[in-house]
Amino acid sequence: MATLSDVARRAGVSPATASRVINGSSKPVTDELRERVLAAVAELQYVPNAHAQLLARSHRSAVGVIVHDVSDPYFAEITRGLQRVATDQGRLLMICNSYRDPDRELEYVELLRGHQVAALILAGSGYHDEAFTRQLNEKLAAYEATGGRVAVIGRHEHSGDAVMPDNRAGGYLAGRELCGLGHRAIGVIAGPRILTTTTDRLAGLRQALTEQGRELPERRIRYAEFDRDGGAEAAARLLDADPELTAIVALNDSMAIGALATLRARGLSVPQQISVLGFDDMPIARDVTPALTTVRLPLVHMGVRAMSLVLGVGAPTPRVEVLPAELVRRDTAGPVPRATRATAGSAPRARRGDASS
Amino acid sequence: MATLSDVARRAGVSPATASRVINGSSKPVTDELRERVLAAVAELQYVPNAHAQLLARSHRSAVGVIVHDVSDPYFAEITRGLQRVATDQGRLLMICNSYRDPDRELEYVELLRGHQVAALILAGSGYHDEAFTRQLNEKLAAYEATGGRVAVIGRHEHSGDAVMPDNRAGGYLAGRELCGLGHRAIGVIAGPRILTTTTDRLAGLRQALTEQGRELPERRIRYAEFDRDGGAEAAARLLDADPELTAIVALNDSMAIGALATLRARGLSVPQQISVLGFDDMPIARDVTPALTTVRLPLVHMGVRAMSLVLGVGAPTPRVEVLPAELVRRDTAGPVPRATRATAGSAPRARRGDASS
DNA sequence: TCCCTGCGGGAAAGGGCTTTCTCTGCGGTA
DNA sequence: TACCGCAGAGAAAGCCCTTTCCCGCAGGGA
Repeated sequence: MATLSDVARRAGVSPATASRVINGSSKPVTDELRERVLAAVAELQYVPNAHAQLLARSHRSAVGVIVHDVSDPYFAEITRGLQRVATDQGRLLMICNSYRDPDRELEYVELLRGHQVAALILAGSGYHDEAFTRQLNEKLAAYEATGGRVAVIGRHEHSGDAVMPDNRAGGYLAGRELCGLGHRAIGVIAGPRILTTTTDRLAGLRQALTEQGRELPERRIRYAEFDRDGGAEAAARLLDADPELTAIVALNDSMAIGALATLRARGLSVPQQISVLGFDDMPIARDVTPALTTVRLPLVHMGVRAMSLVLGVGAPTPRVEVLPAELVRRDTAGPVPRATRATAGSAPRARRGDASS
Repeated sequence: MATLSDVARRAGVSPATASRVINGSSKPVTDELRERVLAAVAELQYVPNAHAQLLARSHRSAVGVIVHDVSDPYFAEITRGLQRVATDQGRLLMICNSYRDPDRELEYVELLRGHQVAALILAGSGYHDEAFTRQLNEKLAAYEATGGRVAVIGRHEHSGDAVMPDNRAGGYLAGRELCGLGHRAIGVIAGPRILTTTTDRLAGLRQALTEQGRELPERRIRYAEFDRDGGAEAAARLLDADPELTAIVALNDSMAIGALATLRARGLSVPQQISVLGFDDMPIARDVTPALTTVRLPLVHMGVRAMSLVLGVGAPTPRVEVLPAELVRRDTAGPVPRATRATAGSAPRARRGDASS
């Protein structure tokens, strides 16, 4: 690999001058020398060694991002928001997937710290795990002590800047909607127990049901992986245990789509026989059939806000921005069947707004 | 930030010794000193400066990856394959999104070269653009000249190692399937004209039709962005221009899903009134309703192979691996309607299996 | 007793770049 | 004519590590 001094030698100038030309330094260089340097760069196909550069100008610019999995639409959307702001500011993003492994998360904090990132953003649910949380906070504190900025998205266990989707309110919205439609036998497909997001959404849901004098017994909750297959399987277990269910809430859209697949396989029509609610409103939610009724989270905006916090001027007190959830009514949630399946047997029921007209 | 010499000073040893302890060097260090160093590391929360390390051991290990967009399922799957192999070998991946911007692609090659990656993988269609192709090849050649390894996925304009999904054969498969089902009026939703992938898939499709004595006039092709909205819009334009269509081939699944949305909005039933074929078989294809008939590409495997090529021993001659496409029959492609809409004039026609039966 | 060997440790030389500091030579002012 | 100031270039000091090379010392064999 050609180095700067190769270029300098070829151009017949000092490395200092070559560097100034290449980096467009403010220090003036005569056109003559500039030309020569540029020519040498082109001839040698010179590309500066990024590590040497980063080392020399101990000037942190990149931003580290730790997400559960970028290819999960939830994080893809958040990342889009992060990127947008970062690009505007000419920042490079280093994105790491923890795949929901706390240890890997810890490792990545170190890795990114080692890479001298100017800021660190952790996106995705926290864990109900005291020891881990303490360790993480220690690492983050150490990082912040050296001038690093930290923001988290959707996890409350950290003391610094945070962007919080209102998971609890979202759960509440879902619950209220189903109650309003008359549902009583509601099953829940929850994410992993250890995630705080699961707990929060569940808490909101439960609150809504309780307020309406209904309840959410543990036997109507299934905990599964936060993905399509987890949802499909959990729906099956839920239905096996409790065929009376008239509605299922999935705590994210991927799981809801899995549930839809299970229902279709079992010949249950949605929403005539059973209603389904998702959570997150990922882009695909509108394209499944029937289109998914879900709780929307402003995912892109969450990313935008987090990156803005972290790149903006540091506030004396940590800022917490809570972003609202919103119910998006589409076609998977309908009124509870007049006669529940238990009474009516297996006869198909009319579609909502169909049979009557 | 604490540095290695801070650690050394605190432990009362030389930086050399500290380095040896921290990196588990083969050179022996007494337990006593080792302990002291480790203690100092813990107390100072020391993390080595990655740039300094990378600079000092001029040992390239990371691998650079340029894709169009990781959050696009097509690339997400490929990336999964890349990651799998890379992780097994303890390699770090640097992934960059070009968002189908050739200039950005060029920039990223430089960037990654500057970051001293051991290898470079370019995934995603090439461009019909002589000037760009030449520039890219020059840059890649320069990189290879300094010992870098290069592999491309799905683009043929590079001379080195390549993994090629058989786009043409896939297009052929799609065409043959539709011919077999009796379709004649076939519309195509193609990706951007400038992409070689578009051309290849289209060529295969056209070949199949031609062999069956049918044809694919330009007026039945719409070029659009390779995403859901592009597909939705192109389907609308296609239908407006040619209401006789009995089948639509979308050149990727995202566009097919968009087309499905348009058809649903227009009250056309799939596959009774019109058939739809996708391409790629991304995971969501089985979850839309009706489930998408599509051409499967071994996306994960493509990633696995590319990374293996690039990390394996260099072959004297560039290796090109062609990976087969495969038709996946699901529910969006059916036989051509008995009476095509053409014969029946423009009066609204009954849905198949509806009014007539 | 002397020399050689090998072990454990430190000194120092890079690795490739940025940037401050220093130097030279020129034009302009008194 | 003498001096000052400044523009433009280079020398050199880092940035933070790794790794080679070297040194001192203890133990073992002759």
